[in-house]
Order: sequence, then structure tokens, then C-alpha cells
Amino acid sequence: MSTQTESMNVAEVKEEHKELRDHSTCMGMIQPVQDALYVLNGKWKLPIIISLSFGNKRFSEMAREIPKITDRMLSKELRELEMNQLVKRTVYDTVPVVVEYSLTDYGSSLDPAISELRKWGIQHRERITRK
Amino acid sequence: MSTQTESMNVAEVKEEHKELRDHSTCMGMIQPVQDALYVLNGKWKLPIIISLSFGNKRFSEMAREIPKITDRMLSKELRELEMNQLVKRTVYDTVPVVVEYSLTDYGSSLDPAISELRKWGIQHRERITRK
DNA sequence: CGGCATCCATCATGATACTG
DNA sequence: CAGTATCATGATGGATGCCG
Repeated sequence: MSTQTESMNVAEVKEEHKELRDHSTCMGMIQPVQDALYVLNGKWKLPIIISLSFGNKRFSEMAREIPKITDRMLSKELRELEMNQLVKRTVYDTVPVVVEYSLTDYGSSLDPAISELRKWGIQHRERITRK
Repeated sequence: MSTQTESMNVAEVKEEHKELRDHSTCMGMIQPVQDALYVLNGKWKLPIIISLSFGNKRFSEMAREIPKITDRMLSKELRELEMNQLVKRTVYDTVPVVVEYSLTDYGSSLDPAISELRKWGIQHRERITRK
């Protein structure tokens, strides 16, 4: 009887370890995505990055090119992206002054992720307009 | 002279068309990503989807598995994901009642995008801890 | 167990106007 | 041109307690 009780405990412990392992692996898969989301959060960061992936731009060019964005949000998000080194801001000392934004190599490294997201978005739009 | 003026105008018009085309193509690349973002917005939707990609789960399982999420947010986000048909909710008529959440095929179709985002997130974490 | 209701704080975004 | 300042609003998220 004690043997049976013991073996049950062992089974329970193994069960528990299995669950712990599952939880750990699952959390391990979630964490990196949350890390990415932390840097890319909000409505505008990815659109801004995409816009710059088509070439260096000036502030007002981007404001025209990104649908519905306001100057305030563009300014704010560019600052955050610059702090995270995804975007570079270059001031040309001309008269009048010219400010140019560009993607860093690090910013460009988001390309595969953005590409997959775009593919899904295209499918998604087709799906919801179909209905 | 009139010829020159004309040819300049044509050049200008072409320039303008080129810019219009660029803006259009750029906006065309941004739009699908914004469509995707619209469905996946917030801190929790992708973590929830990832959690379910490891198998069907019950409410409290997910609450334990997703770091820092509250019941309220889990409940709210699951409802939205269900409305967008990314997640399916099944109620088993047992005593006590069992509710199981699962990914739809449509939800699973986000896998490539999530995978790329995860890759980037891993690189990103390495980069910021290195410094 | 699987949530919902309520209250409250903070944050994100938007609208508008203004500046060097 | 390249932003900033100010104000308003809604969304997000935490804490707590309750219910069937």
C-alpha cells in the first residue's frame, strides 16, 4: 500500500513536472514576441518603418505618405524609434535646414517579420470583404 | 522657348506622377499591415494566440501560462479574438461545466508571422542585454 | 471553475493651434 | 519645413469583489 501510494506520488510529481515544463516552454515562446511588441507597440511604428523601407524621407513626406497619421504622433514615434536605434535622424546644415530620416540596418532587420504580417493582412482583408 | 517650357512642364508632370505612384505603392504596402494590426492590437492578443498554438486550453490554464495577464484582459481579448474567428470557444456540458479554447485554422494561419516576430525578438533581446 | 461588474489610474491617440 | 504645446477623449489595465 505504501508502495502504491509512493508510486502515485511519483506519477503526480512527474505530471506536475510535465506541466511545469509545458508552461515554461510556452512562456519561452511568448516572451520574445512580447519583447518585439514592446518596441513596436502602437498603431504607427510599423507603418513608419515600412515607409522608410522605401527610401530615406523627410518629415512632411512621411506625414503625407502614412494615411491618417498626425504630426504629433509621427514626431513622437520617430523619437522612440530613434531611441531604440531602428531609425536614424540626420540634420543637414543647409538653409533652410533639412532633416532626413532613414532606417538603420537594425530597422531593416524587421523586413521578414513585416513581410509575413503583410501577407497575412492581405489574406485577411480578402476574407473580410468577401463576407 | 515655348517648346522648352512645354517640355519642362511634361517633366514636372512626370515627376509628379512618379511621386504619386510612389506614395500609392508605399500606402499599398502599409495598408495590409495596418489591417493586420487592427485585429492584433494590444499587448495580449498575440501571446494568447501563441499559448493556444501549443494546444487547446482552459481559461485558468491560459491565465497561468501568459505572464502578467489578468482575468479581465484575458476574458476581454478572448471575446474579441472569437469575434474575429481566430479563436473558438467550446463549452462542454459537464458538471461542472468545462470551457475549452482553441485556435481556428484561421488563427493558425498567423504562425509564419508570429515565428518571424519571435526570431526578431530573440535577436533584439540579445542585442539589448549585450549592451 | 470561468468568468463579469465596478471603480479608478494611466496611457495612447486625436484635434487644433502655434513657433523658429 | 519640422516640428511643439495644449487640451480632450477614449482605450488600456490593475484591484477587488461577486456570481452560478
